[in-house]
Amino acid sequence: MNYEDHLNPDQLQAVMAGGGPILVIAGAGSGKTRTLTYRVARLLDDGVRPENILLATFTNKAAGEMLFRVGALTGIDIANLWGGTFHSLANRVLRRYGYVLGYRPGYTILDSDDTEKLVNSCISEMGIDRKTEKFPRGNIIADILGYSLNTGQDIETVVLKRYPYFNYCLEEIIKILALYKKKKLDSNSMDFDDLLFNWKVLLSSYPLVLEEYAGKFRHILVDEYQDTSRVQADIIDLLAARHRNLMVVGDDSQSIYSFRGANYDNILDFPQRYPDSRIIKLETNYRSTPEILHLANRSIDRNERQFHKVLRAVRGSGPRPVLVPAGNVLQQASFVVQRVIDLLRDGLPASDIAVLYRAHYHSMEVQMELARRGIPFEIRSGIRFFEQAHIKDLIAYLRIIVNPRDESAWKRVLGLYARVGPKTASKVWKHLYSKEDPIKALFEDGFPKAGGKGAQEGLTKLSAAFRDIVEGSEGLPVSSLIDRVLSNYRAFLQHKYTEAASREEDIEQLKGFSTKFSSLGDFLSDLALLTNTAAAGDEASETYLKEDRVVLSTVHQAKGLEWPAVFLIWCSEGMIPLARALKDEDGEEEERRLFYVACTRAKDELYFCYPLMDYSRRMDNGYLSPSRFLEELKMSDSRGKAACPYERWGLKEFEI
DNA sequence: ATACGATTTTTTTTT
DNA sequence: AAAATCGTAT
Repeated sequence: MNYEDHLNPDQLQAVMAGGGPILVIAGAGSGKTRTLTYRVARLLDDGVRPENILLATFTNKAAGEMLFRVGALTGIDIANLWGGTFHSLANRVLRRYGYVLGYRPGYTILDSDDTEKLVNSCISEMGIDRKTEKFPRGNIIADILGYSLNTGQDIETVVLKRYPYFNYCLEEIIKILALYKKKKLDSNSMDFDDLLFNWKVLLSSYPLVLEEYAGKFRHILVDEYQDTSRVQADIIDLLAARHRNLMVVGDDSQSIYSFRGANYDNILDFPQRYPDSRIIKLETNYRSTPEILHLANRSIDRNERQFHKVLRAVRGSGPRPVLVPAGNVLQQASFVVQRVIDLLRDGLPASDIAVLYRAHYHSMEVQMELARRGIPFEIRSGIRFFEQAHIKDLIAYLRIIVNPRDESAWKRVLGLYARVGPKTASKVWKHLYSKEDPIKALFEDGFPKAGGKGAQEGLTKLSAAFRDIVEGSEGLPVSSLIDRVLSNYRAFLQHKYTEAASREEDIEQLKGFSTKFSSLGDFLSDLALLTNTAAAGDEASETYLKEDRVVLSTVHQAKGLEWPAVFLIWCSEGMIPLARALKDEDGEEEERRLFYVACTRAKDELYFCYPLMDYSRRMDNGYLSPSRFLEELKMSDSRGKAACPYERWGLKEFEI
């Protein structure tokens, strides 16, 4: 292959560079994915075997797409190349060596919802009543633990720094976390953070495991390095110690995940940690017009801590970005949708347009307006397909089959039956847990008496349901198991939900998705790690992504994507930057990076909107001011006076 | 005492 | 949309 024809000189340098540690600082739209893809292809071309390469990416989808292209470029079978998120890679290692740490092979992966519920049950088991006592919710406590694990700080420090108002109950929090840890081990389950942490433990405390993997991976490539946590960086350092062929790619200006422990210093300090490293900068932007790039450069220039870089535009001039103040939230939505209609009329496909926002619930009004005007759209935020209650209910039955001691799955299933609430579920779980085989215990004569009197009927039904599902189920494909569960779950579904039919369709979709898995365990762990609406729809129905829809997404989920026209809504002070996020130490700079990520998604047209009034939250008097990130652009920067990089549109009919 | 249904309040970002 | 709250039913 002739690499020169497909790459610019900087990209070529990164692709052709030999071994050793390399840091690639890749600005937005500079062809980062392309560079990584070609480098993997180049390595394979040069005879590196697929099984000796590790590619860590931010989403499994990104890995899949990159590897698909590598396969197409080289014609080499890349099935043995390890690619995916840190979490899925960890899962791959732990399915094999988890037993070393005391896990059995069918361990469950707890998602954030399971985690929160399990912590909540720890809280109530400790006899703490959250109604009478002001006490953090389960998700907060889980956050504290996750942050602690990911950053290597102890619980005390995390509470003091991030949740000082809960410092008074630090002791209880620590006790709860100890109980939570025990529960996880007893129920053979790991949460997202355990996956990472346990991988690291395997590598750092078990020399034979380290030797195997550090020996295996001759070339390691890490994408989105700016968003890796301390633990993730440690894992990479351990794996790369042997061959030292490590390429990390990232853009410090786009680090937006500090809330989940991403460590900005990983990328800033890389040259110090690897003194022999080379730094390659990709500063040519192929995506956006000079007008959009100029605005983005001006904005990010206000951040102190960063690698200095200036994105050069190669594209021709386009319209200036536009600021549109609207009277209120509804007017903001109707402006956006009206403008979308104009663009569609001009011939732009709907899939070339995105509406971005800081938080899921910001999309409500735009959603309603798009629906009202009959414009097809796709929401990439909010509850994901696999996180919907009915999907999780169904999966809980399957989880029990794979891991009969899965406490959160049992409690979820128990709660589906009449007159079984949290208390009864807890009581019955204790009964089941004491048995050798919890599923068999369901069929014992006395089982329905494990709860109170009221719950007997429900528990009898549960027992019958499981008999129906499990009997002669050995060797059945996953889809048949789903059928069996569904026929027992259907009555509940129809009783509880008015839109039972559409929920049952979701389950049919899940069944379709399940056919590509040969084992129930693989199916379940993929579900836990691949919780993305688009991915689910994509996998389940071929037509999903091909359809022409306007995309609604959080800025976080828009990372790495691009659209000809981008609307950023709710650009008001308090929303971007989000007031709560400013309380963090580097809050403002991270919020500015988020703003930067949003701006650099746009290729041709960029619109900022904000409502002047918001009745719903009457903070102050209901008036909102434009985001500081917009206001500061009007002012002259460090290099002196400059014209405002955006224009302002007044909406006549919206003036107040 | 517990479960459940109706009503009100709140909502950061994700593997 | 989900969680918290409150009153009623079991």
